[in-house]
Amino acid sequence: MSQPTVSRALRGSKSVSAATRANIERIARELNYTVDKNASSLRSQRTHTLALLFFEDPTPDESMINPFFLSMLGSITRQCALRGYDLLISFQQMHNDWHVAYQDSHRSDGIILLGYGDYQTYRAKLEHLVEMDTKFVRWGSVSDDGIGLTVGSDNVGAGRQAGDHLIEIGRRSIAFLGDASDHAPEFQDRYTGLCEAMRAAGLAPDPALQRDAVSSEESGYAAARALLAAGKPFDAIFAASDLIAIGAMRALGEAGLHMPRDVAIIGFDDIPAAGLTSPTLTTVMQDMKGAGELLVDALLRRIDGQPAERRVLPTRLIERQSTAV
Amino acid sequence: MSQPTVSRALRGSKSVSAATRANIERIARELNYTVDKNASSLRSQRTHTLALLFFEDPTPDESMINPFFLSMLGSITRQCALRGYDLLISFQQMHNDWHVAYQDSHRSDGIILLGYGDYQTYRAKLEHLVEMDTKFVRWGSVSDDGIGLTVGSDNVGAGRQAGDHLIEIGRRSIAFLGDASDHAPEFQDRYTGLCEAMRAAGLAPDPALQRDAVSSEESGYAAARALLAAGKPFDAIFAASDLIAIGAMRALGEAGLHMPRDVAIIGFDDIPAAGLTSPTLTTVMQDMKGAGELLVDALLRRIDGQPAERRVLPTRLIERQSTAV
DNA sequence: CGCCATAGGGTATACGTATACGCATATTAT
DNA sequence: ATAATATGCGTATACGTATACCCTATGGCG
Repeated sequence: MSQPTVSRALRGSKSVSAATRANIERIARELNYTVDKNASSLRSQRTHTLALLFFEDPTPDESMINPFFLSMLGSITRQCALRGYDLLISFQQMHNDWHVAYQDSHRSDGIILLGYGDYQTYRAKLEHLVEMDTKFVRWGSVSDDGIGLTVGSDNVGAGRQAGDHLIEIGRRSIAFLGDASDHAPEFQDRYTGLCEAMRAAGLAPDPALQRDAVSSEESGYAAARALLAAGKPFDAIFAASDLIAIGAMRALGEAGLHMPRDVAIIGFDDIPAAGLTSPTLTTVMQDMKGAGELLVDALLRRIDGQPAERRVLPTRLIERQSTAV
Repeated sequence: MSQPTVSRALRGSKSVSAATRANIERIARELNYTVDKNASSLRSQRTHTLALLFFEDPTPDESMINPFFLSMLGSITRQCALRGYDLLISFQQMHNDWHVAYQDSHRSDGIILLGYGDYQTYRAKLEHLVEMDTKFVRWGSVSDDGIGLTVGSDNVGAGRQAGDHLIEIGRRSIAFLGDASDHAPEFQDRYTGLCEAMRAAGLAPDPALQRDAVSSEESGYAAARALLAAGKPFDAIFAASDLIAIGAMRALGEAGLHMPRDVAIIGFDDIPAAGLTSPTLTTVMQDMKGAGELLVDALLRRIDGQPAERRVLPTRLIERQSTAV
């Protein structure tokens, strides 16, 4: 029973007899022996590890993490475990050199990128990754920018869903809170979907009813206040995230407006808090479980040299009191 | 410039001259060269990686993760980064053999254990870890059970804080929702603190006003219903977690009770949703940021063979409407 | 009965780094 | 001035595995 035979047996090579393998496995168990991951990776140049890089624009409290992405973590780790991969995790601020750190040092076979943040500033880094032939997937807008492999929700469809629902309950003047520029492609897509729904119903989207906001309660509050101050009437709000929606609800409440009577409101993400606001918040739920699975699956296909295309996940409208007329 | 010199230079050894080091670093940058982590770990037997093992009792939806621990993730990853360590992550169900998987295969230098769950069932595994001389820290009750190194909130003190506050606003019959058995040492500690506060104020804790509950809204709802059904009067509730508290609030609301007039209520954890309930929920906040830092710090000390003792973190009472008389 | 294919497993080696050791040259003590 | 030390770096080797290659039995086939 030489060392290579043990190596072959434990990795399930077919060139070792069943009897020998059983024997080796028994002895390994007795000795509490496990294969040294470092030696194995060094020799085979495969780490069986994926790196999860989480980046955001710097926040005041640097230890805060967007809860939306955290909720994806469960299915990602689970999927990694099922596929026999470890997960290396790192929460980076955008300015770091995450784009070289992981692949070159042979820590991982591929990278999963999660994060909102200014899309333009990290586009160059993505291109660098492509150049180095680093395997990666990212979560984000699925509209084709040609860089790498993307998995994301059908944001345009989701925007249409939200718009259709608001129109269905009789709303005509629908405001949108969220950055609609190409700095935030996902928010932009949601706005696009809303506009499509409105046009399909014969309504004209009013640019004056769109206000930029990043995904935070404060930003949503500020955006809603600005919208109210502008004086332009509206009877519904589609917020690009639940946090924005919650901030907006606070502003509307302070302004003495009743929801949903005066203003119906829809959020995005279905964070746990959405069921606890008053009124409870109608929102668009993303398939986080499927997201993790598709991300890992797409990345592993890419690592194995199999064809892997963009994947789009459907969303689901969760109707609650904030649109219950 | 031999290979060992490069190795020495890049790791900051003092036995290489400043000029040579600068030169080597420049060339490394030009060539996009980084040290191979696997080879380095293999040779030095140090991975510079910590493993985060997250375990829970199996839940219906296996991809769900306790948001409380997720919020610790930020400061843990950050602290790891600051100390030059990678973080390997794994969410395990209790029944797996996590207690052997990581250390033996040389994936990490040490383990951080997070998780609620039945304490008794994993006690044996902890002892196994100690036997194997595996370096680990865990988050939990700091009451001394002698197994390994623990970092945790001052749960007894927190219970006293909550009790004192409720007594201060004139409550005399304080119920406790949360498992008070030694299956959940942290909840037990919180109950102990509450009882201490009551006794200090000349009140006698009534065992009939304690109801078991695990940390979920459903469980809190059920516990509060049971409490109401028992008919024993009470004017305050201290819930062992915010989720329990939120469930209890739903039960109280359905019973037509007004909070805080009829029943004041305090939760635990200060999850984001606590500020969104109506009434907003008074709660005990744990120092999650400090927690991550202390966990990592304690583990690294242990790995380096330095003395490392148990660490206790203070908590802070966040007063909101649910106790505002 | 001789031939070849095949299964099963051993031998030798390479992966890229860290470290013990040795050897110059430079520096200080005597 | 000579011996004693320190500094800076090269040589040789080991970490534990995976893989290319080789060798031995065994069985099938003519």
